[in-house]
Amino acid sequence: MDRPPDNADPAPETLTELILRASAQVSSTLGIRLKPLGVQVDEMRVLHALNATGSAGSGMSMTELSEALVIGGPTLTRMADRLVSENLVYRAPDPHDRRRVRLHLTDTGAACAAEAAEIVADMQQLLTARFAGLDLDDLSSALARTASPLKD
Amino acid sequence: MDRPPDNADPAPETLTELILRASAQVSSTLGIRLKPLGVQVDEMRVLHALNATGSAGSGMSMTELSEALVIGGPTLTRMADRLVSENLVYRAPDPHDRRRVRLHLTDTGAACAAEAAEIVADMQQLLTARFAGLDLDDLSSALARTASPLKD
DNA sequence: AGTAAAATATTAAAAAGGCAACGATTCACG
DNA sequence: CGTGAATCGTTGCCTTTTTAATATTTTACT
Repeated sequence: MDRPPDNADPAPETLTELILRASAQVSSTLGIRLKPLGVQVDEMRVLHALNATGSAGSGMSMTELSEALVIGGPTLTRMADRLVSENLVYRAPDPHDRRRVRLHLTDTGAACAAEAAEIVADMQQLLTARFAGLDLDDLSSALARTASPLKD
Repeated sequence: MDRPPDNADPAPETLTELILRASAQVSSTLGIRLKPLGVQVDEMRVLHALNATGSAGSGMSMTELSEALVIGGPTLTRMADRLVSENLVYRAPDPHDRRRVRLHLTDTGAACAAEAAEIVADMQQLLTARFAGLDLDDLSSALARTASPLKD
């Protein structure tokens, strides 16, 4: 009797809304799982970025981190303050530019990053299941494109 | 001479990182564009959700909004306070459950939602370009799956 | 019916984030 | 060289979010 089917999507959501919603869910779930480690999601992201430069790496400057992770400068400064006070990270002057500060992992920080990586790996499994049917390489590069400045 | 190619991805990023990064970028860009309207991204999401229920709709309860948008309860309460003070939204008691409060759009709020929708539509174009090559329906449903509780 | 448990929304206090402005350094180029 | 503009990181101040606790209403069970 002219009743629309139960599973009709009333209004197909925009990609914007879907991305924001999915991200909030990922962040929330991840936050809960990282809690025992004593780090929050964005802090974990900083540790991961620093870890990715390799143990012999020369760290990353604040601006590099800010752009790579899409986190505001002042926010990053305060986050670095926290991580330093927890001895997960230390600041070192850039030898080539005295304006710059480079962030490095401490051994404790590297250990923490490793533990966090396991939790992220679990999440990866969970996510790949949700994205079953899509080409993960295509998806990844599309997300990476979306992560670069969209316009102003 | 055994030098890796210049464009080799040093460490393939996790989906977690890619989603968080893409979302931050979307949120940042959208925030700038919504600024002239005087609403922030999550506020716009609330207006959009309320608008989607239709002008004859009975609004949405705080819990419904909280779950649908993946926004914390207290955060939503304060956000509603702001939106009420800006006359974009009003609170009404749920006729069937006196614990519940239902949020409704005012006419001003509906107008604001409509303006915001145009900005989101622009973003949609921008995003679909980035996701060229992927099946948008598949992508959308995968993101929607990711947006529902992941575990715990 | 009566009572313990769960659900709903809010509040207060603490933590985190964002904007504007600042000091320091480097760059561009006349 | 020297000077103005741009870059880099930080800080102060205010807004927003989060966490824990609370009051109220409903549900479930005996």
